[in-house]
Amino acid sequence: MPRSQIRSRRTATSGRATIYSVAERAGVSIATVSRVLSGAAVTSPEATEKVLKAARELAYVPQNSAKSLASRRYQTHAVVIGSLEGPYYSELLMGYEEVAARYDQELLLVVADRPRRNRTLADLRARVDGVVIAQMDTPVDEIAALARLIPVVLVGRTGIDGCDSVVSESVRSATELTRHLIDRHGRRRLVFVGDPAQAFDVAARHDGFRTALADAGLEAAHEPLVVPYTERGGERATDLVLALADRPDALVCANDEVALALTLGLRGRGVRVGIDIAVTGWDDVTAARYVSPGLTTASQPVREMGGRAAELLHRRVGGQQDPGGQHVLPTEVVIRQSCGCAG
Amino acid sequence: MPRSQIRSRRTATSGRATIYSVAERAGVSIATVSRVLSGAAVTSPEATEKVLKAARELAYVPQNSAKSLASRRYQTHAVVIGSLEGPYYSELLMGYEEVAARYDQELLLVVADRPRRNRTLADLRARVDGVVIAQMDTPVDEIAALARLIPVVLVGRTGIDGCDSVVSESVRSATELTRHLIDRHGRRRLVFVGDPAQAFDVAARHDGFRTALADAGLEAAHEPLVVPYTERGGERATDLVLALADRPDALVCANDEVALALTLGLRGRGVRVGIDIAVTGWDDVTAARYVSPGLTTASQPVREMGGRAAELLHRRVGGQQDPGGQHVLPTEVVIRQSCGCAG
DNA sequence: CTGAAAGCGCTTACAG
DNA sequence: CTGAAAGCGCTTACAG
Repeated sequence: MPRSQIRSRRTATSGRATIYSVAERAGVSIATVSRVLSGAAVTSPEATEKVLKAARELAYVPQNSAKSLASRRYQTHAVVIGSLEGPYYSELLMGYEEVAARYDQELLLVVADRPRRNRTLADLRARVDGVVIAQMDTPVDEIAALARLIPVVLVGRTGIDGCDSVVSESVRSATELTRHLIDRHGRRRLVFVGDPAQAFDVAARHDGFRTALADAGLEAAHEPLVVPYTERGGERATDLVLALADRPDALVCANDEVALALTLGLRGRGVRVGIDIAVTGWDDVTAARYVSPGLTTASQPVREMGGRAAELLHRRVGGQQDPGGQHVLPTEVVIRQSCGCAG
Repeated sequence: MPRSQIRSRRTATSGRATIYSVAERAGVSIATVSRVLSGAAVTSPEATEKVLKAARELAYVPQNSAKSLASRRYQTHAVVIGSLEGPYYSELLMGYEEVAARYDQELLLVVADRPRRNRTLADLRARVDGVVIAQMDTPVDEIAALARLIPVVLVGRTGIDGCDSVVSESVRSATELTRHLIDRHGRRRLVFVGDPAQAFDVAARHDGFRTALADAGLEAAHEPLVVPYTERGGERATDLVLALADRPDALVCANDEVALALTLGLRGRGVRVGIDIAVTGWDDVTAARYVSPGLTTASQPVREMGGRAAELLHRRVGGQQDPGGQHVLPTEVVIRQSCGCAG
């Protein structure tokens, strides 16, 4: 059976328009239809017009799977995140999406730590053109393996061969924040709240904390207080803090969630935050502006980080083969009242 | 040239394993490989083992595009959202993703109002198996058109032919909230803050507000105050409220953002929220717990709504052809102090 | 239970 | 600028 006949039979049965039905209606070959619609090559004005008209009349939409199979491109990036808790990942996704849309890239949202039926990160290579990993817990070797297969951009972490990465400056800002407590507010018994061993970024904040202490000839009043970053964790942290023999006069928290919960917990126990004890956070979540006292914290340019990641990934997918670079965006220390500053 | 020869040549040049290389290594046909790997048909233990071994050794991952093209299924749903501002969409996505993962469905995140190069909603039919629309502004006819092509589930809105929808109860809760202000706190000059004409859900909240007023034989002290749901909008709302000849004694806000900003604005002008004037919100965002006074508001089961949407869409994609139904999940009124209740 | 082969609907050298 | 045709890498009747 000649091909054309096969095709007409198919077209007749199939509900939707295909490139064949468009070609037939326009009186051109499917190659011309493809060229007109994808803009991949120059086509005559007449052909262009006929194809456009036929496509419109048939409400033709190219089948994505066929397109990808033939072109070997997915026009899609995966963004791997840890969770959507809190404003961090939302902001990141917004920044990412805005830029990706400019490049007509679709966004496949992958929530890590939720392994699908025998699926691994590496499987994404048969699904998307590139991957952004914005999750802290993904094992290095798993990422490295993926990066050998397709372009990978890291957000919020760094140090994996062949990957570009986008991070916000941490150590210096954490030093600045801590120094503010020491120099400006005369705090001497400082304690870090959070687990430096758990995540890259927390480790960096802790480093900055220690640097400021060292510069001032101080030592931490206690080892880092490790609690879950939840309200219950805040309760627990409150207990821990109040149970310390030599009560700290400043708590530098790994993020706003802990700082906020701690603020509530201390307030409930009659401890005046900003006066009896200084508290700082990290991230500048919405609630940081609404608590009393307002939370002193550090603000990462999360949305810009997302946009930058999209930019970098797009470039890599486009074929740029430069070795992975690290892009550091500036963090801003936001002084409110929980450090002791006046409202 | 015989097919097998063509194939071996390809396999030789191609970097990645294909179903052909796996078949060759396992000593079976590609059909058997497909059957073993997809689990679509029973295969002998021997064949199964050989295929699994070969696939493992070659680190074979089926090409998604080829799979979709041949099977006519994408194993992917699109979730169309308006923005990622605030916790609403994040929660929704989390709930959605959790359930979708159980069904091994991928999630394509589409931010509406960001039309890609000549792309419309209807184009999604050539990209995914089904669509969840969780955006208020998408025109009804555009959605209806899409729903004629592929399964569509609505979240937060309803009333489109052939679509299932998931909403949270609004009118009754809004009535309850308003009645609380009237009956419990003796408020008489109530004003709604927000634009009922802008969105379905806000309209429903306004309906509940009016019902409570009518039940009490009252009228709104003023028409709805329409301001942007931002902090600037809160400033503006503050001005509007204070400028009213007969100052309201209660403000029922369309959402927490406005209520929060308004609380800050009023406080800044020396008005005691909860005493001089009652303020309520809607959504129960994180900051609602942290402001002083704590914000009285209503909490939607957003995560559950997302999960339910995933469930419904999966069922529809699976072929269930029942007429679109409406699923209403319960909303909870959360009493804090901004209504006048004691902390 | 298995294989040969057609078909899914595009893109893209290749030749003209 | 255009067309014929091969190829992308799978799934799935069909026959055995």
